[in-house]
Amino acid sequence: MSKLILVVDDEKRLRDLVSAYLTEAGFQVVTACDGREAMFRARDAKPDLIVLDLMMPEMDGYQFLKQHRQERNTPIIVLTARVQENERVIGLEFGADDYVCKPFSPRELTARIRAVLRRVEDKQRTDDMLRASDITLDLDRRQCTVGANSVTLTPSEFDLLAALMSAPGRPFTRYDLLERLNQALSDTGERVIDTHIKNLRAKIEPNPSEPAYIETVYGVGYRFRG
Amino acid sequence: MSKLILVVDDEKRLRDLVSAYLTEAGFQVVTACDGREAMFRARDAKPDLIVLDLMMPEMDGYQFLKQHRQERNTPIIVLTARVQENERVIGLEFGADDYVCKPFSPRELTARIRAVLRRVEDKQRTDDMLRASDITLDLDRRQCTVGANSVTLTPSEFDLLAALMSAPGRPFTRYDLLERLNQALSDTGERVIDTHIKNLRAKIEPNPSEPAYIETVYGVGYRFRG
DNA sequence: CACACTTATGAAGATAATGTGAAGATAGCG
DNA sequence: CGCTATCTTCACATTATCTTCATAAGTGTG
Repeated sequence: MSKLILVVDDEKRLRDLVSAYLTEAGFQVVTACDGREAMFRARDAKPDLIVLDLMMPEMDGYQFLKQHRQERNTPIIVLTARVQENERVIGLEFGADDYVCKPFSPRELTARIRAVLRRVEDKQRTDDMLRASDITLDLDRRQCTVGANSVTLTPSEFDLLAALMSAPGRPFTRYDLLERLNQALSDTGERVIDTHIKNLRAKIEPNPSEPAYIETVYGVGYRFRG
Repeated sequence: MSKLILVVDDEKRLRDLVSAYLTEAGFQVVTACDGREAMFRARDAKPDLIVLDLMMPEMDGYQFLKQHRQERNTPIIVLTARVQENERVIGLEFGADDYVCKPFSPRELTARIRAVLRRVEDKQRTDDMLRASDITLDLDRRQCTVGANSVTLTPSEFDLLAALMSAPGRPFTRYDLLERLNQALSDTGERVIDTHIKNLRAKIEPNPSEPAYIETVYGVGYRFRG
């Protein structure tokens, strides 16, 4: 099964070169010349890996990275022009999986691609999923599925549900749950949780007034039915 | 509650990168450059998790692993240079909890760390249970089971029953029991207990008028039949 | 068996916890 | 900067639990 690579760079010469070489190496390739186009390509082609130049007009690499990560968890190899430690770190912190410095040899690039793909395959064995009843949480992609339907949760809602599902049957106090939301615990009242739970229930419960998944434990907090 | 990670690697560059990234991700970090130093750090800092490079001078990863395991059971993630199956297996056999192959992305590392920490926490949650006759109290989940049926108790009822079951056969005065309910002892009359006991009996006794579990000790209080 | 005292019980009022909708604040994005 | 989604706050409705109380029933003692 041949892998699909998305190459994002504003220089046509480079796109063609890389493209030719990767095709030769047995990959399928699609290209994009800026971040905007890349978003489209990534959405419909769903590549297995993305090679991304950080320096681009229109929408630069960082923006693309950040935005793309909200949708998918495609491994990304960053092309960084300067060999500065700085940029590498930044690239990696933005969520890249590896980087290659320009100028680079096509051989090196394919080697890295293969390495990253292998790693990712490994990882998928241990992919972070929470399942309980007929709810599935994909912790990496931050996606939630109830039965057959995919449900869109806000960040807080997702984190809450993840916390509850991490230990089905165990009740969490509102304070416990607050901590999960704000790593640096804010001074927000505990009742925020109530509201989030309400909204969560509205999204995942067939009948919110009689919760099947998220039970309230009077005087304690909430728990995921286990 | 932020977790403390010990990063052991001989390459300063890598230590700094990982360190920066983990800090960013909300962990606290201490580092060591070889096995010898790692032993010291592990002893006094008592990290929640250790990231360990297997290839090091002075005292290599295997030695450290082995020696450290004799003292503590800290979860360990191994950094392994080559992608050889060999080394993975060895690492795991030595007692590592997971491995990450170099070169790795910080994202992957933090994901693994979170996964391992979560696993370990789950394990540590060794639910303490109170059992007597055919009643079970799960103190963590605050669940009560009588025979095969799960019974829903109010906070007071649960705490009362937990108190009684903590010392089957021993009678508790109403005052004793009141203290269990209101840490800051309120001025509520001792008769409240009677009512709670009544409600409790209604929930757990097959025949409340002839209590099989909660006996009343005339002139003293109540006790759980032991 | 009468008496003083303790406990059981049911009902009702008081209190506290949670549900809910709407509106104000905030943050992220274009 | 304005827009939107999200987060937060708040007031009020609703419910669960707690507490009180009056009365009935039970217990031990002389």
